[in-house]
Amino acid sequence: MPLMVSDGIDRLGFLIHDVQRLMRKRFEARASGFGLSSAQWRLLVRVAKEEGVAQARLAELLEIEPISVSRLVDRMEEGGWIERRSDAADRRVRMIFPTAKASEAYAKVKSLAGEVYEESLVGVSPEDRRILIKALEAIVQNLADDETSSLEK
Amino acid sequence: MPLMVSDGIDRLGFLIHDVQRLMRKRFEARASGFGLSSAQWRLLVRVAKEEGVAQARLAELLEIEPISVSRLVDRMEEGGWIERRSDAADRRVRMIFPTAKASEAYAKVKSLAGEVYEESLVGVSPEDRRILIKALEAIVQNLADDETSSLEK
DNA sequence: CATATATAATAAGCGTGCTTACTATTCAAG
DNA sequence: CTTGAATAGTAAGCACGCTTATTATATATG
Repeated sequence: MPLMVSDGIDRLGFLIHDVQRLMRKRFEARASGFGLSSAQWRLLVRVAKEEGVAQARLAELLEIEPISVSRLVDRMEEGGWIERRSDAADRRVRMIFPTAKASEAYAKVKSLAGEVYEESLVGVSPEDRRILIKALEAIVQNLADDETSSLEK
Repeated sequence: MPLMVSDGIDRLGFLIHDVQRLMRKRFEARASGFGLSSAQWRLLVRVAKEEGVAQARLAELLEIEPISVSRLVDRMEEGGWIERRSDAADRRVRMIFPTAKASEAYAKVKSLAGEVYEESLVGVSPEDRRILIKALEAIVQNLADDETSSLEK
């Protein structure tokens, strides 16, 4: 049991924050020709896998609030990436479909993302990459498990 | 050489994004009693280490734009966390100092951050933690090295 | 059927990042 | 000293997340 955290754990939050910021920045610089932000790209990936998905379901999948999906979808519709269609069976629902433009760009943007990942991992061994991914998955698990767990309640 | 990325590398961006979001969320839930956001906490850490630092220097340290510092400092000043003082030697400069309130809260908030890190790393071995930190540092290095490096220029 | 509750989407307004453009001040060159 | 470039900070307006509140539609209950 370490009394003192002399490793880098005390900087974990800062590191994660920096990595996220830098990766997003580089992805967006690379994908700027397409005019897709990283948030829009995340949404598009979901829509491509499940065409016609409802906004509420997208909010669940992306783990963001429905209103955030609403406004993201607004801008993506303006940008010509997706299309809202009404659901005849439930008129509350807007089904989201990728446009032809989105389908065409999909593979190219995906490979851009892959490039950014590779560039970021230069010098990290395959074994360490495996451990990195495993550790990140564990963190997501730990923090998602009981989001409501608090000291007070 | 893998033709197919069957490990999790292709999800690296999504994972990092999720981890950052969940850690920020949990930190802010925990620190909500103090009324400090994670961005404000990051700034406060720098100011505590270097009292009287200029806003332009904070922008460098935090790697955000000067205007972002300006508005963050606005809200932190309103919240009573920091104080702007003019530099007699250079009247363009605003020197930033922590208030007594900030100095009092510092240790407590720092330990809150530590708690969040520990909770997020439950089940990750010391060796894997070390590799995680090392890998994240490598990523920051790789992406920061040549931010201007592009395929076109 | 009528009413109450739940759900899908949106509106309004805020925090934190950005880009672009501006003011005030300092410093360097002539 | 005067002119011009550089630097510190801010303003305005946008993207994307949030909370809280509202509207429209579905569903469950009396």
